[in-house]
Amino acid sequence: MNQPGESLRDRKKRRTRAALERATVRLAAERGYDHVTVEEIAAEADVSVRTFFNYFASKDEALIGADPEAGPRMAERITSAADEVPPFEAYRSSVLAEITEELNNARDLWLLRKEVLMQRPDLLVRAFASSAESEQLLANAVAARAGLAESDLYPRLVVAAGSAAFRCAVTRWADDDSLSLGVLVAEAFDAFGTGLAHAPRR
Amino acid sequence: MNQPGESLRDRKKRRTRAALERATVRLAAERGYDHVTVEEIAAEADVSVRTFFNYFASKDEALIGADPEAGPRMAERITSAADEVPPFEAYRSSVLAEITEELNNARDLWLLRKEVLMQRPDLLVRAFASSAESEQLLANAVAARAGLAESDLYPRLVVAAGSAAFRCAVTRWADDDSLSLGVLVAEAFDAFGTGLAHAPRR
DNA sequence: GGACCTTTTTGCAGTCACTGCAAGTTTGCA
DNA sequence: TGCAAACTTGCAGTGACTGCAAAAAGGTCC
Repeated sequence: MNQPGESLRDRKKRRTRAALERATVRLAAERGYDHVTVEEIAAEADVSVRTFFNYFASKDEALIGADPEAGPRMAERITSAADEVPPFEAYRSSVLAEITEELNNARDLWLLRKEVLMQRPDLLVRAFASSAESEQLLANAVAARAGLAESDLYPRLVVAAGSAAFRCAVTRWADDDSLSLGVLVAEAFDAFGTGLAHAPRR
Repeated sequence: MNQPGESLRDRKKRRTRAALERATVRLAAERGYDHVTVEEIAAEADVSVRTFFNYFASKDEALIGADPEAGPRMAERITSAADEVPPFEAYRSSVLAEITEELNNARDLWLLRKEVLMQRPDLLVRAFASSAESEQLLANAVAARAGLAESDLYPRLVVAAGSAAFRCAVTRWADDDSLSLGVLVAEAFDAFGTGLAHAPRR
């Protein structure tokens, strides 16, 4: 008896994951990332500590709430873009799509994360460590589209630029949120696209 | 009675640090990063575990052997470059100088690190987390040179591009070391300089 | 060489993230 | 209802990392 979309089990899992993510972000914003133990987070979300680690490989991961399906989803978008779209543009728009969707669904969480990341910018860098695997996936998709070998430097650079764009946009946004995060990410992407050799004039 | 350069104490410290770094890299290459405990590393270097943590904030840091003075040194090089050098170029050459020097002094260590990083690419990403502080320093130097506010996006992007260039070059080099690491880093920098919008043809 | 101060090393006790394993519980399905 | 697969949980254990206070050097002055 299975709705094509979601079984009871699936719904419960999604809710538990979301609860853990929320609890992590909320508590970390409230009293500082390392004054919160996984034990407290689990209690807040009403599950055991062991269950926390069934959902997230680390406390860091829970703070960022990296969606395990985001990687594959973006890779899919890249490979299925229209033929005439150049590889960088395909990558760029697949990342932007993912991010705007994320921001629409969880803007409140990002506002809290901002508080945490302002205190501990290194956490944002660490967050990307866990996505090293997805990066490989995306790089391969970009390589295929560009007609380059998977070992080529270019696809790696494109993907790394994406991480960097997001990372810089977030830190900039944490400093001063007069511009929306989405806009900042787009701007960062453009800069990587056209090259950093010439500094902008303001 | 102090040679202007180095006292006995200073020499001992440098030697201990180097021994810990070497021990970490050697053992990790030999039997896998997480089959080596800090206890074993400390024993190999003939110091106590507590002393290990007086030198390095984490096992990760010891593996990469991040020089705490590298950040300031590069920042200094950036600000003291000739006036007509554009900011990106100043940054680029200060990073390349640092890297080539490092590679000349410790080529053997990098060959061992390669082994470790091939198994665990995420360690390279994590390594940059600890340098979040230096990044700020460098970004400010670039901002000053570009005549931009410290809050501007551009300097952050330049610095992040540097990390990304290094990171991609290392992973590429680990896959296939027919090109030297120094050359790969330079190539990656160039790509960021001229922009990623157009994929290269090979 | 010895007294005295500063820096470094060390041991120890403690916290906490994270893991494997072996039940126990819940859900999906016939 | 009954069985199998998927989840949750507790438990015991490992190992990274920290603060503290005492021991060991190193540096300096006489």
